Order: sequence, then C-alpha cells, then structure tokens
Amino acid sequence: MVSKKQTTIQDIAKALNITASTVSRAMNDHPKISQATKNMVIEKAREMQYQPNAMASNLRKGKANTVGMIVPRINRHFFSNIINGVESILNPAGYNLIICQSEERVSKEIENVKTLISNRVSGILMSLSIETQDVKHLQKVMNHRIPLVLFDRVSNKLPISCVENDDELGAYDMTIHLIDQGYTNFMWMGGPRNVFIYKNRYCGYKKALESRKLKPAQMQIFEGHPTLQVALDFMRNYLEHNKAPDVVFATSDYMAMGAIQACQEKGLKIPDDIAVAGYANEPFSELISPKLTTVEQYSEEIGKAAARLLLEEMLSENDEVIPRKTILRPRLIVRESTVKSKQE
Amino acid sequence: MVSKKQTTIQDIAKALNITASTVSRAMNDHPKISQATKNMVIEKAREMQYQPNAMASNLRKGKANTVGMIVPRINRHFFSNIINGVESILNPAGYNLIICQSEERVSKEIENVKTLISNRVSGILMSLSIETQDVKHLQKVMNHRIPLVLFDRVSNKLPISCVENDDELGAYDMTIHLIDQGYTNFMWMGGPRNVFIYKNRYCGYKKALESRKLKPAQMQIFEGHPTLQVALDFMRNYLEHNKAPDVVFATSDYMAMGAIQACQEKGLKIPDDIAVAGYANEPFSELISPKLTTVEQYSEEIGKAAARLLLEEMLSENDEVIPRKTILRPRLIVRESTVKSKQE
DNA sequence: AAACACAATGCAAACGTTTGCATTTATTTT
DNA sequence: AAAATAAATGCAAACGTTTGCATTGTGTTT
Repeated sequence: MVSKKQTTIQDIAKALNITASTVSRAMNDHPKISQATKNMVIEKAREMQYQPNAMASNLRKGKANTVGMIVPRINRHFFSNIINGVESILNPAGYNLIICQSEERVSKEIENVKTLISNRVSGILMSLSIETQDVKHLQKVMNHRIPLVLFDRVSNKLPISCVENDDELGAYDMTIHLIDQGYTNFMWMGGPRNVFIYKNRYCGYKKALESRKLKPAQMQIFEGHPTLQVALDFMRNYLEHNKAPDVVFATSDYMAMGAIQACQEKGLKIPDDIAVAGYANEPFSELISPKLTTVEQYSEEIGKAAARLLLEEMLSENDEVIPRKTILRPRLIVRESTVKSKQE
Repeated sequence: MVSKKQTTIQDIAKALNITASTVSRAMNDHPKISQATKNMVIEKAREMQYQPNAMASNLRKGKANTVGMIVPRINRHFFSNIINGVESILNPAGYNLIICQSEERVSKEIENVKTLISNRVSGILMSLSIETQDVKHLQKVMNHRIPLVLFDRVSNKLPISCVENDDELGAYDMTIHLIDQGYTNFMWMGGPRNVFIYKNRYCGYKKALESRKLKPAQMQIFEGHPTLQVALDFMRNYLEHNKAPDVVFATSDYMAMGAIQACQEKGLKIPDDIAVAGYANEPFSELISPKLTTVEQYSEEIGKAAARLLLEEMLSENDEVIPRKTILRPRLIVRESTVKSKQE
C-alpha cells in the first residue's frame, strides 16, 4: 500500500539526496544531466510509483498540451469519425484531446468554451451548434489568444481558420445525377436553411436545376429538423393529399429514410415509382433496401485537416495568424434508390 | 485587443485596491464576503475578461473536478450512448469528462491511464480493450486511490465496482423466443468466445436450448470477427454447400445483417424460409427490411449506472470502498425477422 | 465606557513543477 | 601550476489559486 499522499519530485529528491530541479530535469531528459543520475532518478521514480502532476507542470509552463474539441453530439458517425481523424494527427504530435458536447445548444457551447479557456488548452476545434448565431464566445477565445479552428458548421463572422465540405458541390453533383436519370419533378428536404450546410446544399441543388433549365421555384421544398420521424410525418401527410414527386432529394440520410418509409407504406416502389436520395452516407444507407444513393463526406479527413490547421497555428511563432480555409470535395455514391431497373 | 497576458485575480485585486484573497472568495461566493464587494469583483472580472485558471485552482485544491473515461472506440453507438449516460449524471454533479480511446489496444489503454493519473482526475470509468488480460494498470489506479468503475468489458481479477449487462440472460430470452416461434434447427454466430460477452451470450443460448431438451451439440456454430463482411462471406459459402438452418441467432447485429444479405442473395425469404436474430439493437436494425429482432442493451443506462457508482465512491469519506456490481437486464425486441407471417 | 462579538478583509504560505542563473567540481588549455 | 573552459547540479523564484489565521472596523452587550 502506498502512503496517503502522492509521490512528488521532492520526495524522490530527498530519497536520492539531490534537489528537485535535478529530478525534474532528469525526468525530462535534459541534456545537462548525467546519464547516471537520469537512470538513478528514473529507477527511483518507478520504485516510488511517481506520476508527474500535470496540473503543477502545466501551471508552471503556462499551458497544457491539451486541445479542446466541441461537437454538437458524439453519437453521430459523422462527428465521431471526425474525432478519430483529429486524434490521428494530434496524438502523435503529443497532444491530448478533451471532447465536449454542446448537444446542439448554444448555452452548453458557451459553457464548454469557458471550461476550455479555464483549462488553458493549447487550442480549440469546434463545430457550431445548430442554434448558434451570435459568436461572442468565439471572439472571447480569440481574445485569449487561443488558436481556434472551426469545422463543418462554421461561421464567417470572424476571421477564423476552418474546414468545410463543399456542400454546394455535393448537392450539385447529386442533383445533376438525378436529372440525368430522367427525373424532373423534384422534392427537396433539408434542415433549416439558416444553418450553413443546409443552405449550401440547397444552393447547389438550385444551381443544378437552373443549369438544366428546370425551375426550382415550382419544386416542392420541405424544411424541418433533419430526423427520420420529422420526414416520415411530413411525407405521410404529403402523400395523403398530393401526387408524389418523381424524386426526393433529402439532404440528410435520416430524412431520406423517413421519406422511404412513407413511400413504402403507400405502396410506392423505389426507385421505379419514386426515387430517393440522401446525404452523408450514414452506415445504414447501404444496409437498407433499396440501398440509398447518397454523398460521402470523408469525415475522418475533415478531422485530419482541422487538426493540421490547428497544429500549425499552435506551433506558429507569429502572433497574428492569417486564417485559412480547407474545403473538401464530397463524393457522390450512386446506389439502388435512384437508378431505375433496366427493364422499365 | 487584450494585453498579451491573461487576467488573474491579482490584476482584479489591484484594479479594485483589494487583495487577491478577497477576489478569490468573492468569485467563489464565499459567505464572509459582502454582497457589495462580490458585485464589484464580478463586474470587474467581466470587464477584464477574466477566466479562472483551472490549473492553478486544481493544483492548490489537490484535485480537478474531472473524471476520465476510457472506451475502446467512441464511434460505436453502444459506447457513445454510454458516454451520454455518463455525462447526464456527471455534468449536473459538476464534473467534466475527459474521454480517451484505447482503440482496443492494451498499450494505448495503459497510456491513457497514465495521462489520467497525471491529470489527477477525481475518478476513472473504463471499459477494457479486447486485448486486455493483465490488469497491472488498474492496480496502479487503485494504488493512487483514484476511484475506478468498470463497465461492460469488466475484469474480476481485482475488487472493483462494475456495471455489466446480463448477456447470458439476453441470449437466453432470445433463444426461448426463437424456440417458441417453432424453430428447431439453429445456427449460432458470434464473436470470439474468449471475450466475456460472447462467451456469456453463448452460454445463455446453450442453456435455453437445453432447457427445452434441444441438443446444442448438433447445432451449427460459427465464431468469427463480429462484422458484416465476415458473416456474409461465411454464410454465402455455407449456403452453397449446406441446407439452410431454420434460424440464425447472431450475437451481433452486424453479423445478422451479413447473414440476411447472404440469404437474400440466395433467394431465401426472411422469416418465412429462414429467420434471423441479432444482438445490440444497432440503429440500422429497425431500418432494414425485414426489421431485425434483436436485444436492446440500454447503453445509456449502463453509463448512468457506472457514473452513479463512481460518484458515490468519489464522494465517500471512507477510504476503503466495498466494490459493488450493477447488472442490467437487457430487453428482447421482437421484430419482423423472426415472426412468420400469419397466413403461413 | 469597557468588553465583546461579529462581519469583512488582509496576510502569507502552500500546492508541485520548471527554469534562469549561480555554484561547484572536473577537465582542458596555456 | 595557474587559468580558462566545460559539465553537472543547486538555489530560489515563479506560475495563479486557495485557505487558516490574523487583523481591522463596526455594532452590541454589560
């Protein structure tokens, strides 16, 4: 059994009849400490079950080798894959990650920011909550000179480096694919268009239609919380009172799934009676039947890109950093739900 | 623009012509500080963009109000839901969470443990990596008197509180359901049975069969890495050379999905020609067609239970805590994949 | 009016490191 | 052999809080 208190470098110093400075330097492999002393110290440290006190060390050094990351939710594949990407860059570089969830609430997001500033993290990576409009809390991070990089849900109200998907292009590519398949009567479904990503996806969709001389104005548009249930409810009701469109382009796989279920309930065959496309390439999208045409966003790459930008800012000597943008091109994945069987 | 250095309580004290102690007490709402002073301090703090230095505070107090959590991977619904459960208990109690991934490697797990000890977390929650056999690193945590609770992937080599699923019971219930549906010719699929959870699920399956006088010995058993692809490959090959069983009980939804795909390729109707059951209630399991019968594990509850146990240990005055176990009962979810249509 | 209680604040040490500078000891140069 | 250099370690302050105890000032009791 160990004693009540934790071992400190002082204890080790006392035991070896040297000073704490020497112990500290020995543990940190300082060049001016003799190998003999280093060995002695390291052995003693092990013997006494010494674990450095990161709080004391960080305090003295004025910073922790820790990066804070704020995401709306971790139980979304998109975000947890991004986290993996981030770790794959930051861990080898010697940083630990503190992950916070905003739960899509701006109040929690502000809370998280405060915690991270208080912990004097070396940098912050974040994706804004769906509620976030005002960015005072981001300004605060910048005032504290903490490097900050936004990803996916970004803001352009402040000069901050960020990593984005080219959502407009993703939606554009998808729409062109759908038009090429011969569909003309569209329905668009998406999350609220005050959120950048949905706005951009809508723009891409609109541009594609216009480029082929179709009139987006007359197309159906449904905007709502991007979940299965919301889309299902809407679509059930819609099909009750209206003629089905040729194709539903849902800018969320969950909404696409809702639409599919509503259609199947009505006895509509997909894709022969109605086609459905999604967005995000959620894991289930290739497990369902018909397999869902969607857009892959390379989430892990987003994390890597964001981590690289942050790393550069953290290591930069320069006080004033020029914000940079990384824009990733998504990839269209064509599956069964939008390609009519040959015999038709 | 702010000055290069961060504001400290000293700066606030100087600005108000009082001492740092008073500022500290005012910020922490100490009863002996007058309301007037508190207001003054708080106002000044806001004005000067003060953010408390958690490192200094933690160092002085000897502990951080932080809990460390180690999971094999965060991009599994099972684990990310557990994390949500943990946060729902720990955040209101005033704790922050540091989440670490072991990536199923014992070496990373040991690394993580060291980091958490160094950061003097108030407690650790962990689920062991699939590799972990030796538990010296857990002993180390205990030596440092850091409260520790294991969940899901536990070890009984040390006296540690833990939260487990009753996997045996879950599999038992499922098997009984399948027998009741009239299936007799079984195939069992699962992960490696040296892993506790798969072993237990197998035991439950076996016990159920025996209780109904069926001979498990003659049933088909496939043991492999619990992924869709592995199960798909196996099943394709199996159906090529053998008569299909009545029912496949896969103790992983992904394996079940692989089996389903192989069957559908062969033109077998589910559940009429062959039934398939899974385990874990992955999100996709109710999105596919037919909807998959499976077992819900209440992952969020696991997190809550673990957090509650930890909280008690952290708050306990008592130095020696008696380890406690919470065992959660999973719930059978009967869906389409195992229930024959009425007209048959 | 002296003695007391009480509220509010100040003083100073402590938490465990790190690090610039000073000191000691050993080695090399003149 | 004295002086200069190099190598290894020690000294002490600092990081920004918190907190037990001491001090001050104000109002209350005898």
